[in-house]
Amino acid sequence: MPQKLTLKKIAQDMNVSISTVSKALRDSHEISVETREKIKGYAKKFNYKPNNIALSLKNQKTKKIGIIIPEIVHHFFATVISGIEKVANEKGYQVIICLSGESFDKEVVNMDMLANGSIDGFIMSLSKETLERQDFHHLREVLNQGMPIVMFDRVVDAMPCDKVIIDDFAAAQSATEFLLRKGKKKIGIISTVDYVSVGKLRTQGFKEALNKRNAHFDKNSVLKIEDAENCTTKIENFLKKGDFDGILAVNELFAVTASKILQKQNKQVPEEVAIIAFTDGMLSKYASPTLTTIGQKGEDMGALAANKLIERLESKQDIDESYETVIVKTSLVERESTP
Amino acid sequence: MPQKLTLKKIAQDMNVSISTVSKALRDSHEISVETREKIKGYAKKFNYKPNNIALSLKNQKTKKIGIIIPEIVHHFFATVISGIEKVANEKGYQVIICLSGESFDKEVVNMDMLANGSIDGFIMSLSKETLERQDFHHLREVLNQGMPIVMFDRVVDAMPCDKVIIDDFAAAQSATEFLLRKGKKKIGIISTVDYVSVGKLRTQGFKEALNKRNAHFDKNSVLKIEDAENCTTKIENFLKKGDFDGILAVNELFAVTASKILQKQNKQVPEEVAIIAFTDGMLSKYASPTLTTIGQKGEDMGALAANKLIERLESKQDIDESYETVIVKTSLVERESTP
DNA sequence: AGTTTCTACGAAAACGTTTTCGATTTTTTA
DNA sequence: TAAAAAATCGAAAACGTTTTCGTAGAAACT
Repeated sequence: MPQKLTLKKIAQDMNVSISTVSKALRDSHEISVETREKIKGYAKKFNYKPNNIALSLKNQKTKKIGIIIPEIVHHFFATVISGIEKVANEKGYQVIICLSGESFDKEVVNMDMLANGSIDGFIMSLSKETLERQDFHHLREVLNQGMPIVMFDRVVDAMPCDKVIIDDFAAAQSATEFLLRKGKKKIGIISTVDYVSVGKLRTQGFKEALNKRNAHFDKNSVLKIEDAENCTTKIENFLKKGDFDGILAVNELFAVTASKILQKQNKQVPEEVAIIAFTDGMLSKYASPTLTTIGQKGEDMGALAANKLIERLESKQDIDESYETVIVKTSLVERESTP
Repeated sequence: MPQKLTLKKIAQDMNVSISTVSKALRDSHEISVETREKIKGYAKKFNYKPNNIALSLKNQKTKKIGIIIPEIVHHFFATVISGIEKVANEKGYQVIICLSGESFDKEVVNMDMLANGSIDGFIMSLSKETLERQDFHHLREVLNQGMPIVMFDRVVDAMPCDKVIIDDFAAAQSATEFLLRKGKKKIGIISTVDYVSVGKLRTQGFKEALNKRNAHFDKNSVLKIEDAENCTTKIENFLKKGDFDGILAVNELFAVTASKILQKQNKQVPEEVAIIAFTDGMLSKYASPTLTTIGQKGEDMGALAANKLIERLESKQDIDESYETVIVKTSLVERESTP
């Protein structure tokens, strides 16, 4: 019922002009101390707060960051958002989140909506479908408008923008080497289809480690899973055929599924088969046995991405066209699933 | 480099007035078919999209929903957001997410920021600190401004707004009864401190079930945990002293922690001790043994909340002051942790 | 006393829309 | 052919700010 207070209403109530009110509230010396105090008192009393939309229109900046990710019910992405939100909030920004649901079309639509004035810049991780199609026109359009983008995790190298990633190749390689050092001879990897860049890179790192050590490797050492929903039987067959003593999984879910299957087959984890998973989330911490993981530092990635974006937003326009790719160090969190 | 296209620029380029351009693009009959087509062609060619901020200011509505929750790295909240986002998106709304981090001050600040024009309405779950203080002035302020709020999960009954909750009392009661029917005699509950309303209600439901059956109950049957971080030793002591054959936990984390401790003590789950947890998330699905849970239907709650809010936003102002509390049915998901 | 400098405020433009109203021209009708 | 009606467009207000500029009166100079 009490209408939102505006400068205009204050001006009417106090018999001054709108400009006077505005200046008084911003402590301009153009206004006498007397009227300044009077107006500020009135504003405080009735809890005046400037309208954000009007400010956005005036200033041509919204102080909002658009986030587009495939899913939110996913520990890694949730941690990234948490990291973004934290630094964004500290610097006076708010985050608008849109989910692509791994769909190209939704990604495009959401981006279009946000790009029309709602936000100052993007932080995003691409949908699987986008990666599959290799269609990035929506990114290019936004960038051409002069709106900055920071990509993380699922990035595309060719884009002229900042990126925050982990070194998937190196992480997979060193995790594999870790297993080899522990005496494992026949290691398998449970990965995703190749168009998901992280899946591909992790598989390559895995191969590299094996090659360096002249360890056993053939195409049967690699399982590529399309949809995570019904991965159980695929993993089961893979494990049965392979008879591995070490498993590297590109996410927690594959790892814990494998672990359960192995235990059902009466194989001891980690004595007979060791397991390492990418992503250090809830599952790994509470599975039985607990899983050794490669921590992706989602919070850090989010924080870095937000800092990068805000830095670019607040620098005097894009004089500096040199884009940066930050590589976040992973860390091996040793738990029970490795000896 | 190519400045964002506006009505004004189109008008200049085509030597007509701004109003003509606006009308032409909206297919007004006031404009001749000829000029209409010409302008629309031009707009399409250079990919004109109206500026959202300007529209928001003009229409006095932003088509954005503000979400304030304690945490996002939390499966339940993530599912709720997912549910909200889905229906919001369908109806042309976007979501702005702010995290309180269980802090009263952050909740207040974030709400203030969003309430000043950035959004049309709120969907929120209160922080622990807010519940502890019982200070709801920020909610009242927003409601007094005529901005609708829909609360979920952690709600406060007295607030004049719509709410979406699960019947925590009934759910805890029926889960307890389930355990009793399975022949369990001495059941304990691992809950949270009382100011978290859901913890309190669930404990009450638990007591009610025991009372009805004249089952064993004393104050040692209840463990109230303040912070989830170091709950392990507390749970360990609780289990040791209690010697239970059934456990009801108010969240997955407590349940899986209890399960692990029990197994370390060589107690068979579910044969010797059965376990039921609130929240049907990842942990329960992949723990060993898998956990029987009370599904909170986070997605449903989010979808219902969003529908309620949008409905109220789009009704001709708040003629209808009768607020509704939707109770979402829980479902018992039986898994291995109960016989 | 006349000129200049301050002081304190208001008018108006700008941000990008939509919409109401008025104005001009063309077409229709009597 | 004059009047009425329709067609087509532009001006301007409005949303709520901030900021530049102008201006009136008072104070301070010469």
